[in-house]
Amino acid sequence: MPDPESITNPQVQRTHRAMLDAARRLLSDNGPSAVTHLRVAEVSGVARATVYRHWPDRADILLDLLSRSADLHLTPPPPDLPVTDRVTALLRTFAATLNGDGGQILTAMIGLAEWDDDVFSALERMTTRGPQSLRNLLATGIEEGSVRSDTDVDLLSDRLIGPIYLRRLLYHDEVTDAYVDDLVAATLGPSLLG
Amino acid sequence: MPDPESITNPQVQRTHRAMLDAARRLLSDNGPSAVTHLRVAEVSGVARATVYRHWPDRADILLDLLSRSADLHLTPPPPDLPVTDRVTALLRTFAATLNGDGGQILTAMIGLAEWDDDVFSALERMTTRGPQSLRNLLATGIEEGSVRSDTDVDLLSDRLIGPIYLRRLLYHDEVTDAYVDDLVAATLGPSLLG
DNA sequence: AAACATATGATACAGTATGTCTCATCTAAG
DNA sequence: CTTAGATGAGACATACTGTATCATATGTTT
Repeated sequence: MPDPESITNPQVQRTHRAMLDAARRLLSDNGPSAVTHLRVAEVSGVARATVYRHWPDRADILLDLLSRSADLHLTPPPPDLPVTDRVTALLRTFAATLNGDGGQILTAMIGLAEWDDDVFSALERMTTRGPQSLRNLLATGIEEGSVRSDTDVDLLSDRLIGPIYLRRLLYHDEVTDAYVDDLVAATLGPSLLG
Repeated sequence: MPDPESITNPQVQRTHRAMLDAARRLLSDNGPSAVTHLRVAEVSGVARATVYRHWPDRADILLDLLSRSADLHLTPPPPDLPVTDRVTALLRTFAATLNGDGGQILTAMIGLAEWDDDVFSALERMTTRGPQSLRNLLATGIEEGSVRSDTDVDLLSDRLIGPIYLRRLLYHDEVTDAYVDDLVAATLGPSLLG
Protein backbone atom coordinates (compact mmCIF):
# COMPACT_ATOMS: atom_id res chain seq x y z
CA MET A 1 0.00 0.00 0.00
CA PRO A 2 1.46 3.35 -1.03
CA ASP A 3 1.95 6.26 1.30
CA PRO A 4 -0.96 8.63 0.69
CA GLU A 5 0.90 11.86 1.47
CA SER A 6 4.43 11.89 0.09
CA ILE A 7 4.67 9.60 -2.93
CA THR A 8 8.24 9.44 -4.21
CA ASN A 9 8.04 6.11 -6.03
CA PRO A 10 7.52 6.94 -9.72
CA GLN A 11 5.69 3.66 -10.30
CA VAL A 12 3.14 4.61 -7.68
CA GLN A 13 2.88 8.07 -9.14
CA ARG A 14 2.08 6.65 -12.55
CA THR A 15 -0.66 4.29 -11.47
CA HIS A 16 -2.11 6.80 -9.04
CA ARG A 17 -2.30 9.45 -11.72
CA ALA A 18 -3.74 7.05 -14.29
CA MET A 19 -6.47 6.01 -11.89
CA LEU A 20 -7.29 9.59 -10.93
CA ASP A 21 -7.55 10.55 -14.58
CA ALA A 22 -9.96 7.68 -15.14
CA ALA A 23 -11.97 8.70 -12.09
CA ARG A 24 -12.12 12.27 -13.35
CA ARG A 25 -13.43 11.15 -16.71
CA LEU A 26 -15.99 8.84 -15.13
CA LEU A 27 -17.21 11.61 -12.86
CA SER A 28 -17.49 14.06 -15.72
CA ASP A 29 -19.24 11.63 -18.08
CA ASN A 30 -21.50 9.61 -15.80
CA GLY A 31 -21.54 11.25 -12.39
CA PRO A 32 -20.33 10.23 -8.92
CA SER A 33 -22.17 6.89 -8.94
CA ALA A 34 -19.98 5.75 -11.84
CA VAL A 35 -16.75 6.20 -9.89
CA THR A 36 -16.26 2.65 -8.59
CA HIS A 37 -13.18 0.48 -8.13
CA LEU A 38 -14.23 -1.72 -11.02
CA ARG A 39 -14.83 1.03 -13.56
CA VAL A 40 -11.74 2.99 -12.56
CA ALA A 41 -9.73 -0.19 -13.11
CA GLU A 42 -11.35 -0.78 -16.49
CA VAL A 43 -10.86 2.77 -17.77
CA SER A 44 -7.34 3.23 -16.40
CA GLY A 45 -6.09 -0.23 -17.34
CA VAL A 46 -4.89 -0.78 -13.78
CA ALA A 47 -5.68 -4.04 -11.97
CA ARG A 48 -8.78 -3.92 -9.80
CA ALA A 49 -6.84 -5.01 -6.72
CA THR A 50 -4.51 -2.03 -7.13
CA VAL A 51 -7.43 0.39 -7.04
CA TYR A 52 -8.47 -1.16 -3.72
CA ARG A 53 -4.87 -0.83 -2.46
CA HIS A 54 -4.88 2.92 -3.07
CA TRP A 55 -8.41 3.62 -1.81
CA PRO A 56 -9.93 0.90 0.42
CA ASP A 57 -13.27 2.69 0.48
CA ARG A 58 -15.20 3.83 -2.57
CA ALA A 59 -15.78 7.29 -1.13
CA ASP A 60 -12.01 7.75 -0.78
CA ILE A 61 -11.61 7.79 -4.56
CA LEU A 62 -14.10 10.60 -4.95
CA LEU A 63 -12.74 12.49 -1.95
CA ASP A 64 -9.19 12.29 -3.30
CA LEU A 65 -10.35 13.43 -6.71
CA LEU A 66 -12.54 16.21 -5.37
CA SER A 67 -9.94 17.49 -2.92
CA ARG A 68 -7.40 17.90 -5.69
CA SER A 69 -9.93 19.61 -7.94
CA ALA A 70 -11.29 21.81 -5.17
CA ASP A 71 -9.78 24.99 -6.51
CA LEU A 72 -12.23 27.55 -7.83
CA HIS A 73 -9.42 29.84 -8.98
CA LEU A 74 -10.74 32.88 -7.22
CA THR A 75 -7.39 34.64 -7.33
CA PRO A 76 -7.48 38.37 -6.65
CA PRO A 77 -6.71 40.57 -9.68
CA PRO A 78 -3.94 43.23 -9.76
CA PRO A 79 -4.55 46.12 -7.34
CA ASP A 80 -4.03 48.90 -9.88
CA LEU A 81 -7.73 49.00 -10.77
CA PRO A 82 -10.83 50.48 -9.13
CA VAL A 83 -12.42 48.12 -6.61
CA THR A 84 -15.55 47.53 -8.69
CA ASP A 85 -13.44 46.54 -11.68
CA ARG A 86 -11.42 44.18 -9.52
CA VAL A 87 -14.61 42.64 -8.18
CA THR A 88 -15.85 42.17 -11.73
CA ALA A 89 -12.58 40.55 -12.78
CA LEU A 90 -12.65 38.25 -9.76
CA LEU A 91 -16.22 37.13 -10.41
CA ARG A 92 -15.54 36.64 -14.11
CA THR A 93 -12.76 34.16 -13.47
CA PHE A 94 -14.96 32.50 -10.88
CA ALA A 95 -17.81 32.20 -13.39
CA ALA A 96 -15.42 30.84 -16.02
CA THR A 97 -14.35 28.08 -13.64
CA LEU A 98 -17.98 27.25 -12.88
CA ASN A 99 -18.78 27.11 -16.59
CA GLY A 100 -15.97 24.59 -17.04
CA ASP A 101 -15.06 21.49 -15.07
CA GLY A 102 -15.51 23.29 -11.75
CA GLY A 103 -19.26 23.31 -12.18
CA GLN A 104 -19.56 19.55 -12.49
CA ILE A 105 -17.20 18.90 -9.62
CA LEU A 106 -19.03 21.37 -7.43
CA THR A 107 -22.36 19.84 -8.40
CA ALA A 108 -21.09 16.40 -7.44
CA MET A 109 -19.80 17.70 -4.11
CA ILE A 110 -23.07 19.43 -3.24
CA GLY A 111 -24.98 16.24 -3.92
CA LEU A 112 -22.64 14.22 -1.72
CA ALA A 113 -21.90 16.70 1.05
CA GLU A 114 -25.45 16.52 2.37
CA TRP A 115 -24.87 12.93 3.51
CA ASP A 116 -21.07 12.72 3.82
CA ASP A 117 -19.24 14.84 6.37
CA ASP A 118 -15.84 14.34 4.76
CA VAL A 119 -17.11 15.62 1.43
CA PHE A 120 -18.71 18.55 3.22
CA SER A 121 -15.37 19.44 4.81
CA ALA A 122 -13.75 19.40 1.39
CA LEU A 123 -16.61 21.49 0.04
CA GLU A 124 -16.17 23.95 2.89
CA ARG A 125 -12.48 24.38 2.12
CA MET A 126 -13.41 24.81 -1.54
CA THR A 127 -16.07 27.46 -1.00
CA THR A 128 -14.52 29.57 1.76
CA ARG A 129 -11.23 30.50 0.15
CA GLY A 130 -12.88 32.26 -2.76
CA PRO A 131 -15.38 34.39 -0.85
CA GLN A 132 -12.60 35.36 1.57
CA SER A 133 -10.58 37.13 -1.10
CA LEU A 134 -13.79 38.72 -2.33
CA ARG A 135 -14.57 39.91 1.20
CA ASN A 136 -11.11 41.40 1.53
CA LEU A 137 -11.64 43.21 -1.73
CA LEU A 138 -15.00 44.55 -0.59
CA ALA A 139 -13.49 45.65 2.71
CA THR A 140 -10.93 47.62 0.75
CA GLY A 141 -13.74 49.23 -1.19
CA ILE A 142 -15.48 50.26 2.02
CA GLU A 143 -12.26 51.89 3.24
CA GLU A 144 -11.91 53.73 -0.02
CA GLY A 145 -15.53 54.86 0.06
CA SER A 146 -16.42 53.25 -3.25
CA VAL A 147 -18.66 50.75 -1.42
CA ARG A 148 -21.33 51.78 1.07
CA SER A 149 -19.91 51.59 4.60
CA ASP A 150 -23.19 50.41 6.12
CA THR A 151 -23.10 47.25 4.02
CA ASP A 152 -22.44 43.94 5.70
CA VAL A 153 -19.41 42.44 3.94
CA ASP A 154 -20.54 38.82 4.36
CA LEU A 155 -23.99 39.55 2.97
CA LEU A 156 -22.54 41.58 0.13
CA SER A 157 -20.29 38.64 -0.76
CA ASP A 158 -23.29 36.32 -0.78
CA ARG A 159 -25.24 38.74 -2.96
CA LEU A 160 -22.47 38.72 -5.55
CA ILE A 161 -21.72 35.00 -5.55
CA GLY A 162 -25.20 33.59 -4.93
CA PRO A 163 -26.77 34.53 -8.28
CA ILE A 164 -23.78 33.08 -10.14
CA TYR A 165 -24.13 29.74 -8.36
CA LEU A 166 -27.88 29.85 -8.94
CA ARG A 167 -27.52 30.34 -12.66
CA ARG A 168 -24.99 27.56 -13.12
CA LEU A 169 -26.19 24.91 -10.64
CA LEU A 170 -29.95 25.24 -10.92
CA TYR A 171 -30.61 26.76 -14.32
CA HIS A 172 -27.66 25.05 -16.05
CA ASP A 173 -27.13 28.31 -17.91
CA GLU A 174 -23.73 29.60 -18.87
CA VAL A 175 -22.68 32.52 -16.71
CA THR A 176 -21.64 35.12 -19.26
CA ASP A 177 -19.39 38.12 -18.65
CA ALA A 178 -22.37 40.33 -19.42
CA TYR A 179 -24.34 38.67 -16.63
CA VAL A 180 -21.48 39.25 -14.19
CA ASP A 181 -21.20 42.88 -15.30
CA ASP A 182 -24.93 43.49 -14.82
CA LEU A 183 -24.83 41.75 -11.46
CA VAL A 184 -21.93 43.87 -10.17
CA ALA A 185 -23.49 47.05 -11.55
CA ALA A 186 -26.83 46.34 -9.92
CA THR A 187 -25.30 45.27 -6.61
CA LEU A 188 -22.51 47.81 -6.18
CA GLY A 189 -23.82 50.55 -8.46
CA PRO A 190 -26.56 52.13 -6.32
CA SER A 191 -24.09 52.65 -3.50
CA LEU A 192 -22.53 55.52 -5.42
CA LEU A 193 -25.83 57.37 -5.22
CA GLY A 194 -26.06 57.25 -1.43
CA MET B 1 -48.17 -3.76 -13.51
CA PRO B 2 -50.20 -0.87 -12.11
CA ASP B 3 -51.29 2.08 -14.16
CA PRO B 4 -48.89 4.90 -13.35
CA GLU B 5 -51.29 7.77 -13.91
CA SER B 6 -54.73 7.06 -12.52
CA ILE B 7 -54.51 4.52 -9.70
CA THR B 8 -57.96 3.58 -8.47
CA ASN B 9 -57.12 0.19 -6.97
CA PRO B 10 -56.76 0.75 -3.21
CA GLN B 11 -54.35 -2.17 -2.93
CA VAL B 12 -52.03 -0.54 -5.41
CA GLN B 13 -52.39 2.78 -3.63
CA ARG B 14 -51.33 1.22 -0.33
CA THR B 15 -48.23 -0.50 -1.61
CA HIS B 16 -47.27 2.46 -3.78
CA ARG B 17 -47.53 4.84 -0.86
CA ALA B 18 -45.68 2.52 1.50
CA MET B 19 -42.83 2.20 -0.96
CA LEU B 20 -42.67 5.94 -1.58
CA ASP B 21 -42.57 6.58 2.16
CA ALA B 22 -39.68 4.15 2.47
CA ALA B 23 -37.91 5.81 -0.46
CA ARG B 24 -38.40 9.20 1.13
CA ARG B 25 -36.89 8.03 4.39
CA LEU B 26 -33.96 6.38 2.62
CA LEU B 27 -33.28 9.53 0.63
CA SER B 28 -33.42 11.70 3.71
CA ASP B 29 -31.25 9.43 5.84
CA ASN B 30 -28.68 8.07 3.40
CA GLY B 31 -28.97 10.01 0.16
CA PRO B 32 -29.99 9.11 -3.39
CA SER B 33 -27.60 6.17 -3.66
CA ALA B 34 -29.51 4.39 -0.90
CA VAL B 35 -32.78 4.44 -2.84
CA THR B 36 -32.62 0.99 -4.48
CA HIS B 37 -35.28 -1.64 -5.16
CA LEU B 38 -33.82 -3.88 -2.48
CA ARG B 39 -33.70 -1.32 0.31
CA VAL B 40 -37.10 0.15 -0.54
CA ALA B 41 -38.51 -3.39 -0.31
CA GLU B 42 -36.80 -4.00 3.04
CA VAL B 43 -37.90 -0.74 4.63
CA SER B 44 -41.46 -0.79 3.29
CA GLY B 45 -42.06 -4.50 3.88
CA VAL B 46 -43.13 -4.93 0.27
CA ALA B 47 -41.78 -7.78 -1.83
CA ARG B 48 -38.79 -6.88 -3.96
CA ALA B 49 -40.52 -8.04 -7.14
CA THR B 50 -43.33 -5.58 -6.48
CA VAL B 51 -40.92 -2.67 -6.33
CA TYR B 52 -39.65 -3.68 -9.76
CA ARG B 53 -43.25 -3.89 -11.02
CA HIS B 54 -43.92 -0.27 -10.05
CA TRP B 55 -40.59 1.17 -11.21
CA PRO B 56 -38.64 -1.00 -13.67
CA ASP B 57 -35.66 1.36 -13.53
CA ARG B 58 -33.94 2.53 -10.38
CA ALA B 59 -34.02 6.16 -11.47
CA ASP B 60 -37.81 5.97 -11.81
CA ILE B 61 -38.17 5.57 -8.05
CA LEU B 62 -36.23 8.74 -7.36
CA LEU B 63 -37.94 10.61 -10.19
CA ASP B 64 -41.38 9.66 -8.90
CA LEU B 65 -40.40 10.66 -5.38
CA LEU B 66 -38.77 13.91 -6.43
CA SER B 67 -41.59 14.93 -8.78
CA ARG B 68 -44.11 14.61 -5.99
CA SER B 69 -41.92 16.52 -3.57
CA ALA B 70 -40.97 19.16 -6.10
CA ASP B 71 -43.03 21.90 -4.54
CA LEU B 72 -41.06 24.73 -2.98
CA HIS B 73 -44.23 26.37 -1.66
CA LEU B 74 -43.47 29.75 -3.13
CA THR B 75 -47.08 30.89 -2.87
CA PRO B 76 -47.65 34.64 -3.23
CA PRO B 77 -48.76 36.40 -0.03
CA PRO B 78 -51.96 38.53 0.24
CA PRO B 79 -51.90 41.67 -1.91
CA ASP B 80 -52.86 44.07 0.87
CA LEU B 81 -49.24 44.75 1.78
CA PRO B 82 -46.46 46.89 0.30
CA VAL B 83 -44.52 45.08 -2.40
CA THR B 84 -41.32 44.86 -0.39
CA ASP B 85 -43.20 43.24 2.50
CA ARG B 86 -44.78 40.76 0.12
CA VAL B 87 -41.37 39.95 -1.32
CA THR B 88 -40.05 39.39 2.18
CA ALA B 89 -42.96 37.12 3.07
CA LEU B 90 -42.52 35.15 -0.13
CA LEU B 91 -38.81 34.63 0.44
CA ARG B 92 -39.35 33.71 4.08
CA THR B 93 -41.66 30.83 3.21
CA PHE B 94 -39.22 29.82 0.50
CA ALA B 95 -36.35 29.81 3.00
CA ALA B 96 -38.42 27.82 5.46
CA THR B 97 -39.01 25.13 2.85
CA LEU B 98 -35.31 25.03 2.05
CA ASN B 99 -34.47 24.71 5.74
CA GLY B 100 -36.78 21.69 5.95
CA ASP B 101 -37.12 18.65 3.71
CA GLY B 102 -37.05 20.78 0.58
CA GLY B 103 -33.36 21.44 1.02
CA GLN B 104 -32.40 17.77 1.00
CA ILE B 105 -34.62 16.97 -1.95
CA LEU B 106 -33.29 19.92 -3.88
CA THR B 107 -29.74 18.92 -3.03
CA ALA B 108 -30.37 15.42 -4.30
CA MET B 109 -31.91 16.76 -7.51
CA ILE B 110 -29.01 19.11 -8.20
CA GLY B 111 -26.56 16.26 -7.77
CA LEU B 112 -28.50 14.06 -10.19
CA ALA B 113 -29.70 16.62 -12.72
CA GLU B 114 -26.19 17.19 -14.02
CA TRP B 115 -26.12 13.68 -15.49
CA ASP B 116 -29.83 12.81 -15.85
CA ASP B 117 -32.02 14.80 -18.21
CA ASP B 118 -35.27 13.56 -16.69
CA VAL B 119 -34.23 14.74 -13.25
CA PHE B 120 -33.20 18.06 -14.75
CA SER B 121 -36.65 18.48 -16.28
CA ALA B 122 -38.21 17.85 -12.89
CA LEU B 123 -35.76 20.27 -11.33
CA GLU B 124 -36.65 22.86 -13.95
CA ARG B 125 -40.35 22.58 -13.17
CA MET B 126 -39.49 22.82 -9.49
CA THR B 127 -37.34 25.92 -9.76
CA THR B 128 -39.26 27.97 -12.33
CA ARG B 129 -42.65 28.17 -10.66
CA GLY B 130 -41.30 29.95 -7.59
CA PRO B 131 -39.23 32.63 -9.33
CA GLN B 132 -42.15 33.30 -11.66
CA SER B 133 -44.44 34.45 -8.86
CA LEU B 134 -41.54 36.47 -7.50
CA ARG B 135 -41.02 38.09 -10.89
CA ASN B 136 -44.70 38.96 -11.12
CA LEU B 137 -44.47 40.55 -7.71
CA LEU B 138 -41.40 42.54 -8.71
CA ALA B 139 -43.12 43.65 -11.92
CA THR B 140 -45.96 44.97 -9.80
CA GLY B 141 -43.45 46.86 -7.71
CA ILE B 142 -41.97 48.47 -10.79
CA GLU B 143 -45.43 49.61 -11.89
CA GLU B 144 -46.07 51.07 -8.47
CA GLY B 145 -42.72 52.82 -8.46
CA SER B 146 -41.51 51.12 -5.29
CA VAL B 147 -38.89 49.20 -7.30
CA ARG B 148 -36.45 50.92 -9.69
CA SER B 149 -37.84 50.74 -13.22
CA ASP B 150 -34.40 50.33 -14.81
CA THR B 151 -33.90 47.04 -12.99
CA ASP B 152 -34.01 43.82 -14.97
CA VAL B 153 -36.71 41.67 -13.37
CA ASP B 154 -34.97 38.36 -14.09
CA LEU B 155 -31.70 39.56 -12.63
CA LEU B 156 -33.46 41.03 -9.63
CA SER B 157 -35.15 37.69 -9.02
CA ASP B 158 -31.78 35.92 -9.19
CA ARG B 159 -30.28 38.44 -6.78
CA LEU B 160 -32.98 37.73 -4.23
CA ILE B 161 -33.06 33.94 -4.55
CA GLY B 162 -29.39 33.23 -5.26
CA PRO B 163 -27.99 34.14 -1.85
CA ILE B 164 -30.66 32.01 -0.14
CA TYR B 165 -29.73 28.96 -2.20
CA LEU B 166 -26.06 29.69 -1.58
CA ARG B 167 -26.48 29.79 2.17
CA ARG B 168 -28.46 26.56 2.36
CA LEU B 169 -26.85 24.41 -0.33
CA LEU B 170 -23.19 25.37 0.00
CA TYR B 171 -22.78 26.66 3.53
CA HIS B 172 -25.37 24.32 5.08
CA ASP B 173 -26.45 27.26 7.22
CA GLU B 174 -30.01 27.84 8.26
CA VAL B 175 -31.60 30.70 6.36
CA THR B 176 -33.06 32.84 9.12
CA ASP B 177 -35.80 35.43 8.75
CA ALA B 178 -33.25 38.07 9.74
CA TYR B 179 -31.04 37.03 6.83
CA VAL B 180 -33.98 37.31 4.43
CA ASP B 181 -34.88 40.72 5.85
CA ASP B 182 -31.33 42.02 5.44
CA LEU B 183 -31.16 40.59 1.95
CA VAL B 184 -34.37 42.26 0.83
CA ALA B 185 -33.41 45.54 2.48
CA ALA B 186 -30.00 45.56 0.82
CA THR B 187 -31.35 44.55 -2.58
CA LEU B 188 -34.54 46.60 -2.81
CA GLY B 189 -33.72 49.28 -0.24
CA PRO B 190 -31.32 51.50 -2.22
CA SER B 191 -33.86 51.81 -5.01
CA LEU B 192 -35.92 54.15 -2.82
CA LEU B 193 -33.04 56.60 -2.79
CA GLY B 194 -32.84 56.85 -6.55
C1' DA C 1 -72.45 -14.45 -3.60
C1' DA C 2 -69.84 -16.18 -7.20
C1' DA C 3 -66.62 -15.56 -11.00
C1' DC C 4 -63.19 -13.10 -13.00
C1' DA C 5 -59.13 -10.07 -13.35
C1' DT C 6 -55.22 -8.28 -11.34
C1' DA C 7 -51.68 -7.30 -7.75
C1' DT C 8 -48.83 -9.24 -4.49
C1' DG C 9 -45.61 -12.63 -1.89
C1' DA C 10 -42.32 -16.01 -2.05
C1' DT C 11 -38.90 -18.24 -4.26
C1' DA C 12 -35.65 -19.56 -7.74
C1' DC C 13 -32.26 -18.41 -11.10
C1' DA C 14 -28.40 -16.45 -13.84
C1' DG C 15 -25.51 -12.65 -14.26
C1' DT C 16 -22.85 -9.08 -12.28
C1' DA C 17 -20.55 -6.32 -8.62
C1' DT C 18 -18.00 -6.22 -4.32
C1' DG C 19 -14.33 -7.10 -1.14
C1' DT C 20 -10.45 -9.98 0.20
C1' DC C 21 -6.73 -13.00 -0.60
C1' DT C 22 -2.60 -15.33 -2.79
C1' DC C 23 1.41 -15.55 -5.59
C1' DA C 24 4.21 -14.71 -9.58
C1' DT C 25 6.21 -10.78 -11.90
C1' DC C 26 7.84 -6.25 -12.34
C1' DT C 27 9.91 -1.84 -10.77
C1' DA C 28 12.75 1.17 -7.92
C1' DA C 29 16.41 1.92 -4.72
C1' DG C 30 20.61 0.74 -2.15
C1' DC D 1 23.29 -7.59 -7.82
C1' DT D 2 20.18 -7.79 -4.28
C1' DT D 3 16.37 -6.54 -1.68
C1' DA D 4 11.93 -4.27 -0.58
C1' DG D 5 7.81 -2.95 -2.21
C1' DA D 6 4.15 -2.38 -5.89
C1' DT D 7 1.55 -4.38 -9.43
C1' DG D 8 -1.05 -8.00 -12.37
C1' DA D 9 -3.72 -11.95 -12.68
C1' DG D 10 -6.75 -14.79 -10.88
C1' DA D 11 -9.50 -17.35 -7.27
C1' DC D 12 -13.04 -17.08 -3.98
C1' DA D 13 -17.18 -16.07 -1.09
C1' DT D 14 -20.66 -12.86 -0.62
C1' DA D 15 -24.04 -9.53 -1.95
C1' DC D 16 -26.76 -7.12 -5.33
C1' DT D 17 -29.42 -6.98 -9.73
C1' DG D 18 -32.93 -8.13 -12.91
C1' DT D 19 -36.20 -11.54 -14.50
C1' DA D 20 -39.33 -15.34 -14.22
C1' DT D 21 -42.77 -18.50 -12.11
C1' DC D 22 -46.71 -19.79 -9.44
C1' DA D 23 -49.66 -19.86 -5.49
C1' DT D 24 -52.22 -16.61 -2.74
C1' DA D 25 -54.58 -12.36 -1.65
C1' DT D 26 -57.24 -8.49 -3.08
C1' DG D 27 -60.47 -5.78 -5.87
C1' DT D 28 -64.03 -5.59 -9.38
C1' DT D 29 -67.82 -7.20 -11.97
C1' DT D 30 -71.94 -9.71 -12.88
